[in-house]
Amino acid sequence: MNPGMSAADLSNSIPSVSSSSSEDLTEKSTESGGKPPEIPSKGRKKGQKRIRQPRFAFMTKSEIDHLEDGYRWRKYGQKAVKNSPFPRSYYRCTNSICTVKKRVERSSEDPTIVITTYEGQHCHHTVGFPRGGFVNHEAAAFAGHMTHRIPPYNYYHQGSVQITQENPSVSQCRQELTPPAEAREPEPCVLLEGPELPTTSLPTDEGLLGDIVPAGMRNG
DNA sequence: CGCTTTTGACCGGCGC
DNA sequence: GCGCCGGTCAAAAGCG
Repeated sequence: MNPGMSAADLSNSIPSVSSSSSEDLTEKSTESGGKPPEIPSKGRKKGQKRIRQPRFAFMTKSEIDHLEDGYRWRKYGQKAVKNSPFPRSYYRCTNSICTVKKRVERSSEDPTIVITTYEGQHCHHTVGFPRGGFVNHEAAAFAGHMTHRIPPYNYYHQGSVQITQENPSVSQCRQELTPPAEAREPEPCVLLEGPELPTTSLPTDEGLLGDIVPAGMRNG
């Protein structure tokens, strides 16, 4: 990745959609990995084509890195990334049949902001309320969109935005993410990273949602 | 005892 | 062609 992932850039990237550069990383990640060549049949296939998984990222104002979203995640890696003093954590759904992955990193500018990137779609139900019972409802909502139709109760009118945070004052999140002295526009807290997303204009809720959730799934 | 987390090493892709 | 970087795996350790 490059100097395009910093929080400062993040703010800029949010309104529009993430570029394809970061997307490539995800793609390759689906198969690449450090494993002895002597054990090719461990799950990674060299010749296998990288499958483009729908991805979306959203920011959460929270002190907790790993927000509950109704699913159980197992951490499988952690890496220090450039342009950020905070390490990035990699999680995978504990459900063996589910290939959803999640990346969690803190904003280098606002340590209180956690950037969560989901990749893939859940193919199973949530597990309920694991660990203490606190569930990040917005995250759960997003996660829920993956498999079920749930009321978009927390969506912004821009249709592309969803903000997640523990505090009820959602608008605050926007302010937090808005550069103090920069061109301030209504900036969504959600990044959608898909194979082909419109870059010239903000996608509609249909467009964005469509990238996240199959039409058949979300249609009520 | 089983599951989760931690940590280091390795691989592949991309940029220069 | 080389180096950098991100992403993943696997073994070991820790915890419930």
